[in-house]
Amino acid sequence: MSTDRYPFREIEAKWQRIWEERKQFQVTEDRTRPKFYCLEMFPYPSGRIHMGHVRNYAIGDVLARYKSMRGFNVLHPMGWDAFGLPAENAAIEHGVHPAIWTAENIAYMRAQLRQLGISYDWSREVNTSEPEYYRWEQLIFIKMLERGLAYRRRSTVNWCPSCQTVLANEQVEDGRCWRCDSEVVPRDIEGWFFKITAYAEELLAWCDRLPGWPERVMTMQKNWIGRSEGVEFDLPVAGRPGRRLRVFTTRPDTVFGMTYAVLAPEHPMVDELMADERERAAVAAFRAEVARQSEIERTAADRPKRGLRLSARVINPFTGQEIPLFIADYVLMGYGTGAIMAVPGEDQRDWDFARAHGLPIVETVRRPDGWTGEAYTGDGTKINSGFLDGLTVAEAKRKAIDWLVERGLGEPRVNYRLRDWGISRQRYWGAPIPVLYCDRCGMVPEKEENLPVVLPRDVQISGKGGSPLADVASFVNAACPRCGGRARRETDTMDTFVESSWYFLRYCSPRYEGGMFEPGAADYWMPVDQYIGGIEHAVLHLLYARFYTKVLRDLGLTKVDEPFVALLSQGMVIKDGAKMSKSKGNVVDPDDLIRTLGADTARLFTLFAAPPEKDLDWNDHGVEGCSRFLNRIWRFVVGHLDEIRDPAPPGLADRPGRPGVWPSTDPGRAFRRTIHETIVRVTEDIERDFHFNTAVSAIMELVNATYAFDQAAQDAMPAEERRALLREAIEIVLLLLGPFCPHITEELWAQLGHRESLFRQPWPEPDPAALVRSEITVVVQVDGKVRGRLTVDVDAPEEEVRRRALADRRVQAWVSADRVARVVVVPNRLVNIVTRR
RNA sequence: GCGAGAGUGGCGAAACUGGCAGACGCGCUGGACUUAGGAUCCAGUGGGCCGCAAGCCCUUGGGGGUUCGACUCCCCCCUCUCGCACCA
Repeated sequence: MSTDRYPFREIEAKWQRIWEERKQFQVTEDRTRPKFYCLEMFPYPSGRIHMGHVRNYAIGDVLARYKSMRGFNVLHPMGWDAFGLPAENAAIEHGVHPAIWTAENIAYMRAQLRQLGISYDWSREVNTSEPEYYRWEQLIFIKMLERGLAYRRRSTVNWCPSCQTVLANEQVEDGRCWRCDSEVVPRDIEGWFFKITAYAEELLAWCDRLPGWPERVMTMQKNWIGRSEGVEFDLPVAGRPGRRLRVFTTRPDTVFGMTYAVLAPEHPMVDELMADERERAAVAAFRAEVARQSEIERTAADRPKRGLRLSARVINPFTGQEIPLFIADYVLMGYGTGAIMAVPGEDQRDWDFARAHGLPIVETVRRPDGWTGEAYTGDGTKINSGFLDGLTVAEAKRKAIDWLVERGLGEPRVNYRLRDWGISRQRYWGAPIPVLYCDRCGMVPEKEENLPVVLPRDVQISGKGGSPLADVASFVNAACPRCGGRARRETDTMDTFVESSWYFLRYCSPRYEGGMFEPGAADYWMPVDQYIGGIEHAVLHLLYARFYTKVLRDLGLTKVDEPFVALLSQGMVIKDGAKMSKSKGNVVDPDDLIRTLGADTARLFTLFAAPPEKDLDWNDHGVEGCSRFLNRIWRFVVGHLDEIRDPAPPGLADRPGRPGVWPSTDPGRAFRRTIHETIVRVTEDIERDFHFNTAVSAIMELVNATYAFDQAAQDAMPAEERRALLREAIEIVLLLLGPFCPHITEELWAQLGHRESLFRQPWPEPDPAALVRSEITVVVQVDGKVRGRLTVDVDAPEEEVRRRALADRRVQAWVSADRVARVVVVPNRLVNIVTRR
């Protein structure tokens, strides 16, 4: 460990205090300035922040401070996604109430974020577990209920035995719980759903209208929504007039290849088709066998497809032929109609099943490469397909659909993979669902004037089965809002993803009591201009927030169609090749880092080591290097204060970046060009791709150049010129580095004699005069290999550059005049002499 | 299997629309200042031939191609990461 560090501890504490006293980052709607809403995903108050948070918030803070210096009115809020399971688990393990545990964690983490010096408007802090917050989502729930966007039904859900609660499809990863990694089991249960499927089409359509989102995330969302276009039609059951089996297919062109049909084992029609008790028993056994498989076994890669042939047969309406009917585990009740026509020739799953059960395979698309050992799913000419023969796949699809529609046998249909969002959780620490069940009236929503339905404080949390709220008599027993009779409150709480689906709107007017948010404030600030967070929310949170925003729009509450204009998906922080985790023992604690090297160093490293969207490889030596760099700036400025402190040397302009002294010497002009080129580079790096790593390296280069200039300039120019340029260089370094390392730069800015905060300064503009070059180095290649360099006037005539290149001594060693085939001149860049070989 | 992204020194990484590959930082080597240096400053640092230097050759996962010129564009292959995973 090095000694001799700049006093980061004092200056970081000092400026955090001053910024807070000045309320420097508090903002209000100001219609005279363009707004910029910069948002990082708010954290769950788990206890302490980790390096991923540091990175996330450092990235956001660079942008917020930069945009502010650029003249934007920047909203940069922070809050807490405070409901959730860990609080309840802490209650079970340590007997501490979730509310207390959460409040303590928030207090600690808030202090940590303050120590990082992030420019939040803390006056807008939001805590989703407070009734003032969740009451509005209860109100919206009731409005969604009125519109059929919230509904209750019994269904087979994903049940996490460890969390003792239901999970949405989006919360199941690889058959396991997204939070605790336990294996998820199916369970039949009554619960509340949000009708996200009603917005499937719009959510999908907007995926192509959000250019500020990463392609990757949009692809994941599109796949998740999973639109597929096809046709639904009936297969008559043989020998049972009037009985029909409805199937869905995206390949109506292949109907002539249908050699059997399959029902999902749970399909309700199966029971009606039983011939006798023997078959009934066989079906029951098959169903039991399927049910015994876990989700994981069921989705394993090359699992054989199992099925049972039924005695009933169905008729292919196109051919009039009877074909066998099966139940099989590879057909899912939850998609389409839960029944399919099987076309083994053009579908690999059907192919596998047909092979295993000795069923015929018909080729209905001519295969370009002949009969391979698998299904063919490509395009081609229809064969063996009656009136479709000779058509392309697309033409045949259309014609087959027309044929079905004309006869009233089926109709076109779009299906989505997306399912409605199950929001009921059998947990305590969440927002109560504001409905009651009355003995007389049935399900009744709570009256709006009775909101919020406050989560009771006095609850026994055992972690054993069912909703803890069910045991709280004072909560459960209530009067029916409609008839005043005896009623029981809903004891499930809402999925915590509901709270995070609108918190960005609440930030616009966090203390507003007249509604979810104040319309004027939301109209001013929304949408979020830049959202920043981890890729793990690519589908979950980001899809829910998009959906919820559209619901609020349709309720007339907001005007925006989409909540987030642009999204930056930041990479993970890894160390020794693995994600930081306690179990791997590779965790770097932000507290330790802040204590030993300071917040500015911690921030700088997370910004410098990799571009934001890539994973960041933690390296203790690299952190040291960042600390060294800041020390280097500190030493230089403090060491030169006598020369460059205010009052400014005569002739120096007040505004940084404005020419004060015109350098009279070549080294002076060259250095000034370096200064202003750095402004250009840093600005472009921030604007273009948030490539903060290269922005930082450009600033490092300027600091290195300043050190070199300081030495070289001792005797090379008038002292005034040297001092003026040093002052200009340092001011530019501080201004450019400010958003990255706000404390040290603010302190040195003040030490230079400035009264006003660095973060009230405009972002420096490059001086065009300083950027002018008279000469430029041009590379000379022979046959594409660099053989020399030439210093020429900028925009020198091509002919002259060509002549001088050919005349170059080194070049001549490689080429004689008679062998030159061609000379390529790229102005101000290079000359390539191509020889006859 | 399908979809998306990536492969560059000892390491993290640069290289905008094809135009000096390896900026910046780490690490390493040498020097200066020092009682000392794990502080600081200065210099060097892709590999090879070579005592040094000049100079030359090679080098962006592999193989082909387009081009005066390819990390960048096209085709084939390999490896890795992430997402989806029987969605009909």
